Amino acid sequence: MLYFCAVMPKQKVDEQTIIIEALKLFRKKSYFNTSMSDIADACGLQKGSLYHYFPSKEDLMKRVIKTVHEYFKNNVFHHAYDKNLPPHKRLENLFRAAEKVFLDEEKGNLLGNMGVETALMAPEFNSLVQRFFLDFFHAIKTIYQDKYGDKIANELAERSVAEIEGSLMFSRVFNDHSYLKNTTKRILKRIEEKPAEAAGANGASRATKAKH
Amino acid sequence: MLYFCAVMPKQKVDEQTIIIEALKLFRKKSYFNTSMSDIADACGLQKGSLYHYFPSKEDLMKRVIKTVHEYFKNNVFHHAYDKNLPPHKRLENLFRAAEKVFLDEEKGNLLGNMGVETALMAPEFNSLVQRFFLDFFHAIKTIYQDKYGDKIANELAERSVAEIEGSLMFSRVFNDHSYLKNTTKRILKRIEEKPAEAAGANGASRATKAKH
DNA sequence: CATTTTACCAAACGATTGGTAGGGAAAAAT
DNA sequence: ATTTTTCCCTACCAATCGTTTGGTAAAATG
Repeated sequence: MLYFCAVMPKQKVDEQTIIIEALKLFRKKSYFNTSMSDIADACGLQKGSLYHYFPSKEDLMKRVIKTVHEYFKNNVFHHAYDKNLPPHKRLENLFRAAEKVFLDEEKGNLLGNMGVETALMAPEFNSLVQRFFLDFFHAIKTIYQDKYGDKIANELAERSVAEIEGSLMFSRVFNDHSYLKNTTKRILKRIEEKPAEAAGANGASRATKAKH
Repeated sequence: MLYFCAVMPKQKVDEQTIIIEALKLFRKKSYFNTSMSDIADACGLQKGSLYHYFPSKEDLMKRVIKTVHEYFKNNVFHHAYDKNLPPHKRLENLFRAAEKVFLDEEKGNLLGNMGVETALMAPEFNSLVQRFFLDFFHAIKTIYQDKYGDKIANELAERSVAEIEGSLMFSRVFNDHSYLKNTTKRILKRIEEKPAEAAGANGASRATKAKH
């Protein structure tokens, strides 16, 4: 990167910029296939300079995950807790926001990928990934609880999030957004149409509880 | 590895053994985080010796994917085409076989992981992953077609596979098999209970077609 | 028997990895 | 005006990566 002005700016990038650039790369190429050089290049820095902001690659990744989690809390999950709106409207708003993030090339579905990629192989990230999905569950469950009992709401939440994550994978694999979009549309229809009846409450349901 | 007999056997391992050992490692640690040394160690070989069997790591991975795909065809998907049994029985058999493979530490859900991990970052594997899921879709769709029309069968198939893959991810992330087991149980109940009515056929449904 | 092929090992290849050290220049603080 | 801190560079480290090499003992071939 060249600067033609007489004085170089002191600070070329800030912490947030590095996190965002790292996020983009981690999403696109996965954690293990992204090098610190790659991230530095994307920021217009030298690799060594990254260590001024982050003590290690692992630490950077944790910051990235937390940033995404926080983003989802503030821009997606929060729709679930807007008590002024009816359940189906809250779900619709949440899905609309989720789609925007999930199908966005920039932000993308880092956590979904991480969930699979790092579940067993990189236990240092596992608890962060768990926390994200527990928040996801809780948000959807809260919406369903307005219409159904606690148990059914819990089941429906797990099921809905599973459907979303699965179809999101297909959207990626087949490079076709309609998988996710059809899924959210279907889930929305479910809550709009069915007033009382819900998923067959199979006896073996257990509460979604953190184990970590 | 030590041999106490007087003569060392000529061949320590065969191609299939290497593929299985590689599969176990790829599943456990992902493709990029598994080195040729790791695989060689698991086989009791030197890493250079692997190149006697496979021209490259990428090629080995492709063989692994094809092996898993073939295994699913012969041991899981084939239940869908057993025309002597009623639909719900075929689905039950298929799920039972799938659970055994998915939740088995040895074989595991390589393709599900690969689907996410390599969708964009490792395009060399993408078409293989696509083919696997198209076969998965087709198997489930064939079962539903016995009860529902083509369009609804297609929708239900995509939805079921998405639910399975999503809950499978949760089973991994939370180290809890019940996510997947509850999902298969729920899907089975769906086909047993509902004779005619099915998913709300939202107009925007498109056929599952290969794009690659 | 001689010869070739198979199945492996030990060692090394260049490239790349995450990470460190030291220095310099600009900005901020004193 | 001087010192300190912030920010980023170049250069380097040991380790590891996927891959290639030269070679060898055993088996297969003729």
